[in-house]
Amino acid sequence: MTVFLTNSLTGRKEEFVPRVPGEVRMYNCGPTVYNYAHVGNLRAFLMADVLRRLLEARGFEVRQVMNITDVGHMTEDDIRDAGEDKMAVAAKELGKDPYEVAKFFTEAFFADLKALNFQEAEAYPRATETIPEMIAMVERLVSKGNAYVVGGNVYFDVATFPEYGKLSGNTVASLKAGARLEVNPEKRHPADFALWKSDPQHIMQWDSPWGPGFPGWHIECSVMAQAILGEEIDIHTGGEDNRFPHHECEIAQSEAATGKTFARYWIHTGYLQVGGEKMAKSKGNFFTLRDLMEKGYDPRAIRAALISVHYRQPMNLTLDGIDEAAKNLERVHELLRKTTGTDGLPDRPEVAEAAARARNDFDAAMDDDMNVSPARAAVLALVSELNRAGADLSTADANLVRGTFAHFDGILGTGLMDFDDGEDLSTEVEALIEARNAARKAKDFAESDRIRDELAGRGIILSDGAGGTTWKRK
RNA sequence: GGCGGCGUAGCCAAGUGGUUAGGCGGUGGAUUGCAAAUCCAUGAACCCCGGUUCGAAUCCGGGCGCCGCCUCCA
Repeated sequence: MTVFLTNSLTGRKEEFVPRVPGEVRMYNCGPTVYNYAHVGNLRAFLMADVLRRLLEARGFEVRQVMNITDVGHMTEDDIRDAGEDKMAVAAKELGKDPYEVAKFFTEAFFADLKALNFQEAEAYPRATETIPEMIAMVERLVSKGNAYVVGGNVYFDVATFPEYGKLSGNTVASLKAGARLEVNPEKRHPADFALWKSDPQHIMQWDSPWGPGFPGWHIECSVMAQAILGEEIDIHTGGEDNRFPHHECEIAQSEAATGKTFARYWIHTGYLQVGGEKMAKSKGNFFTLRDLMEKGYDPRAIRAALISVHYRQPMNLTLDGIDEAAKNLERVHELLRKTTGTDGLPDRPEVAEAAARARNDFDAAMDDDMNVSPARAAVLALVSELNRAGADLSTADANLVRGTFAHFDGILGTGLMDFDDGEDLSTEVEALIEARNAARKAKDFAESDRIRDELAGRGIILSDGAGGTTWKRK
């Protein structure tokens, strides 16, 4: 099976072939930890998680690295205004130093990853722990003539890298035509970008050959990726807003420094809107994972909703969308609860056929640039077919069915197998169910409904089926 | 102004030249003490205008609308 991915570098869907056979080196542009990650951030990270799961399911060994940006960044505007960056603002608001702020939000981020059932990456490098390597790379660029020093600042000279623009289409010429770049008299060209900056007002400072300062905002990713994965990586991911200038600049500085192709596949996730609008705190549609969980949404459903739209498409997340995902998840759980299998029943060829067909359809869709929509349709088609087939499956067929859903879940990670099979019912609840069934037999429906409501209040949902009363936790 | 993306039924969302994907919701039915779950049935569609074609949601041209990036941002 071959995985095809849409490569932003070429704009085409391409067969994925890692440089080293069987081994994938993947770098994900991670969060800036001056605040909680919001659902838009998480969508992009989820794309990377699904990709990693897919590649592993296809037999690749995946070396995944996600950076943690714990250096606040300063823009040129900030320099003019007051020289204050977001990390500094957050630090001031919380009355803490920036390292404590970063630590706090890094931990919150890891909690989010856990709640959303992320696979753990090989490494989560911190920008603040990679400063010497960054300085070394800047020195290398200066000595090769790709960067120049002005005062305490170092800039990358885009004129020395003719391929600038190959990722975003923003070539030096088209940027000039656009004529919206600010003119900084220190720079030789407006598109030149900072590799190292000095600013006495910046809270985080390190010594360097050019005096005290801090790294430019593109250099971190190049350095952290190369420090762990080497100079040539296979896949680099991020949100589409990172495509330019961030990733364009990463390519320029990395390839100018090494003379090698930095990353061969660039994968970008589309922008997430909420309720049809850009997320903004002022609009009240700015959601973090914990906001949604506090509203009672199941993180598995949130994950399912966030990956339900093709990753390259813009996506509009709605609360209805999460409800829909929750409902579909529940359909799978409902089916699997009754798919227990009975010894002695004959195997049914149509069950094996349905499972095989669903698996093929699912895999084909996911291999096609992670096309989740048909993949999800394959999952739900299998649910429908099995519901139609009835519950009297042989033990072997039941195991086959469960194995098929486990395969889906291994790639989607939405908790398909994470259902309550009703084994640990307390004797008290059991007694109430018995009492209710007695009342039903006596046609005392007022009493039976009272008991059902009482259990519902404790989060236990009863269902009366042909084979007796079953229950599940809400 | 430059670079890029999107417009499919009440909602979400595949498809991308000819055979009504799928889901959520709605409606009718089966089942049920009533529900739930499940099954069966069912309506509704391709932003607009031209063009190519036997045939276009799908290709081409022109509009309109929405969104992202060009300042940190997934």
